[in-house]
Amino acid sequence: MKAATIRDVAERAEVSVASVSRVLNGAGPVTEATRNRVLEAAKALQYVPHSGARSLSTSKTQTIGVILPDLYGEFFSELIRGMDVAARALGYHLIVSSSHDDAEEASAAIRSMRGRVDGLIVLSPHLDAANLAAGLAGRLPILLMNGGADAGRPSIVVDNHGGAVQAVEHLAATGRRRIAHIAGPAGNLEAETRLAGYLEAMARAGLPTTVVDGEFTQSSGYAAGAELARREPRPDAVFAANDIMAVGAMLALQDAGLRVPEDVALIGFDDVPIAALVRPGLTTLRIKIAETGRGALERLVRLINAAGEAVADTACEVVRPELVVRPSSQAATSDPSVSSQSTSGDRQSVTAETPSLKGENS
Amino acid sequence: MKAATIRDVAERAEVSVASVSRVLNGAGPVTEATRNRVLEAAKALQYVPHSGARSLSTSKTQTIGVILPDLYGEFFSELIRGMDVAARALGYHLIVSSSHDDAEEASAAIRSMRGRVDGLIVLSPHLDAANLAAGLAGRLPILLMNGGADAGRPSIVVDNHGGAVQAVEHLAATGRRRIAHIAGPAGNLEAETRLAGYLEAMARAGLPTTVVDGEFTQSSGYAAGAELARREPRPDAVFAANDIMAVGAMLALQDAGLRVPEDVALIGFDDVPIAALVRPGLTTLRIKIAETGRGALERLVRLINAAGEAVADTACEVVRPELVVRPSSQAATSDPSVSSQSTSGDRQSVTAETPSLKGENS
DNA sequence: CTGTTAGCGCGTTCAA
DNA sequence: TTGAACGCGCTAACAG
Repeated sequence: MKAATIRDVAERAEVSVASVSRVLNGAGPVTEATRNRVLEAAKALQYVPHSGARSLSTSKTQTIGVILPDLYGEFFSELIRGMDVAARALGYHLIVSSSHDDAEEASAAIRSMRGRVDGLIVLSPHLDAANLAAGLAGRLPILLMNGGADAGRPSIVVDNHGGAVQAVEHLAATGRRRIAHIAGPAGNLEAETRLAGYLEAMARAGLPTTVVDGEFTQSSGYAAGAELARREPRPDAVFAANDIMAVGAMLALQDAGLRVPEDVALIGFDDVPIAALVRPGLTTLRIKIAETGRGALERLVRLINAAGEAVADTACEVVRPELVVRPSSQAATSDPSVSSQSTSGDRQSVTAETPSLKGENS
Repeated sequence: MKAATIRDVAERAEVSVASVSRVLNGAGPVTEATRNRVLEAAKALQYVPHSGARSLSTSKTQTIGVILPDLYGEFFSELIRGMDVAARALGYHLIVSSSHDDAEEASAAIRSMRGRVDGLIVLSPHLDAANLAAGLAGRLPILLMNGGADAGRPSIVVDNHGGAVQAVEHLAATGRRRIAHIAGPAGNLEAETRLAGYLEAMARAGLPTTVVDGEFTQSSGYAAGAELARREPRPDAVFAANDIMAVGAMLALQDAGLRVPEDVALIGFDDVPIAALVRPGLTTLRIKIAETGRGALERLVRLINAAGEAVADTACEVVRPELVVRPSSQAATSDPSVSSQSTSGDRQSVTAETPSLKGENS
C-alpha cells in the first residue's frame, strides 16, 4: 500500500502527468473538465504531493535552516518562536540544528543542510567567516547572528556594548557605586562585548570594577551571586551578562539574607519572559527577542528571493537593547518595610508583552 | 558559480558517477587509486552531497517532523530540546511546525510534510485520529502525543488524571480543605483530564470544589489567582493545571497581600524550569519534559526502522508525573515570621536538574 | 489546451 | 572492480 504518485493520479484521470501538475499548481491553462477529473482522481487516491521531489525539480525547498549553539533557555526558544511565526506566514518550514560542540561539528551540520534548505540563519559562535566559507560550496544565502559584526555578509548583531553601558549608567544614576559584573563564558563574543561595555562605562564613571565569571546559566549565576554576597566590601549593585544569571544571582543574594534592591540592585540582559516573573521583577536590557527572530527570518527570505541579483543587502543590522526598569534596580526606599514585590511598572511589563507575537501556551 | 554535483566530481576524477558514489558512501568495492582520485576531486571542487536528491533516490530523508500547537512557553522548548538531543545522536534532523489554529490547517501542515520527513511526532490536539488518517496517504510512521490515548496507534500520554489526584491528595494531606482548581482551556484534552482528576479526588475526599477557568497562560493564571483571592470563603490551596498559570496565580496572590504557602498553598503541573526559580519554589507534578521528548524521538526512529515489519509497537506509553514538593505547598509553620523563601529541598531541585540532558544556555 | 520528454542530483542494479 | 543506464516524483519546456 504505497503512497500514490502524480503518475497514479494521471492514469486514473486518464490525462498526462503534466496536466495533473498544472491543475494541482494552478498554473497553466486547463479545461474545466480535465480539472475536475484530476481533482477527483487525486481525492480518490488521497494524493499528496511529494515535496522532496518537487524541491529537486524546482530547486526550492521552502525550508530554512537555523544553526544554533544549543536549545537551552528562553532566549533561543523565543527567537525560534519568532522565526516560526514569520516562516509560517511566508510559507516556509523551519529546520533546527543545535549543540555543535566545536567548529568542525558545526561546519558539518551546516554542510548537511545542502539541498535541504534555501537559506541559513547562523547563531553558532563557533562559525566564523572562515569555517563558514569552507562549509558551503555554492551560494547558499546566509544570515549571520553569531555576535560578530561580520562585515561583508548580511548579519544582525545586538549592540551589546551599548547595552552594557546603559546598564552601568542606570545603576550609577540611582546612586550605586560598587557595581559588580557577572560575565558570560570566555570566548563568547556577546559576553565579551558586554564585559567590555561594563569596563568602559565603569572607567568613565571613575568607579572600581569587580568581575566574576559565569557561564550564562542559572546555576553559574547563583554561584556568582553567592560569592559576591561574601565579598568585602560587598557590591551594592550587580549587572549580570544575561537574565538567567541575574535570576540565579537574585536567589543567591536573597538566600544570603540580602534584600534586592535595598541592599543590592540587580540588572540583567535580554528580557526573557522570566525576568518579569521573579520577585522583585528584574530590570534588564530588552531585546525584543521574538520580534528579532521574525525580522531575521523575513530578511533571509528577502535575501533568498533576491539571490543572484544585486547583493545589495550586505549590511549589518544593529539591534539596540532598551532599558526596562523593574523593581530590582529601584533606589532604596526610605521605608525599608515596604515590600517592592510589585509595582504598577512591573505589572505593566508583565502583562504587556509584544502583542504582535502573542499566542497561547501550555 | 553553481555548486558542484556528483557528476562534476566524476569528470574531474575521470571516473563514473557510480564510483564517486561508492567512495563517498563507503559502500562497494573500490580501488585505493580511484578512491584517492575521487576524494581529491571532491575536495578540490568543495563538493557537498545534495541531501534532497539523495533523499529522493533512497526514500530516506533522515528528518523528523514535529507538529505542535504552538511554540510558547518552556514546556515545548524543553520537549524540543530533548528531541533535538536524540535526533542529533541518531543522525536525524528536526523540522518543527506549529501554531495551526484549526484542524484543517493542522492537517494541511502535516500533509506538507510528505516527502520531507521519515516520520512525525504529533502534539497538536486538533488532530484526532480521523483528521490524521485523512491527512496522510501512505504509511508515514507517526507517534501521537496529543493527550488522547489513541489506542491502536503508537502514542505517549501523560497520566494527567493520576497527577491531578496526587496534587489534591498532597494538598489535603497537608491540611488544606478549600482547594481550588485553575483549569486549562476547554477542549484541551490534557486540561480536561486534569480537571476530571481534580474533581474525582475532591469528591472522594469529601471536599467542596471550586474551579476557575484559565488558558494555560501566565496572564490567565494571574487573573484566576486574583479572582480566587477575592472569593469568600477564600481557598486555602490552589491547584493550577500547569506551572505557568501557577506562577501567575502566585504573583496575583502575593499582590493581593496573601502569603504563599501560609495563607494559600500552591501547586502546579509540568515542572518547567521556572517552577524552581520563583519564590517560594513551586510544588508541582514533574514530567521529565526533555527526557520525554528524547524518548519520543528515539521511539519514533525505532518505528521508522521497523516500518513494514510487524506493527508490534502500537502501545500507548504512559508517563507518570512525579510529585515534587517545594515550599509553595508546605504546611503553614508555627512561626509565620519565618520566610520560606528557600529551603534545602528547594535548593536541591534548583541545581539538580536532569543531568543527562544538561548543557549551556545564553 | 494537452501530452511527451528532458532533466533536478543521486543511489543502484546489471553487465562488462 | 568499474561504468552505463534506470528510477525516485515532480516541474517545465516544447511540440502537437
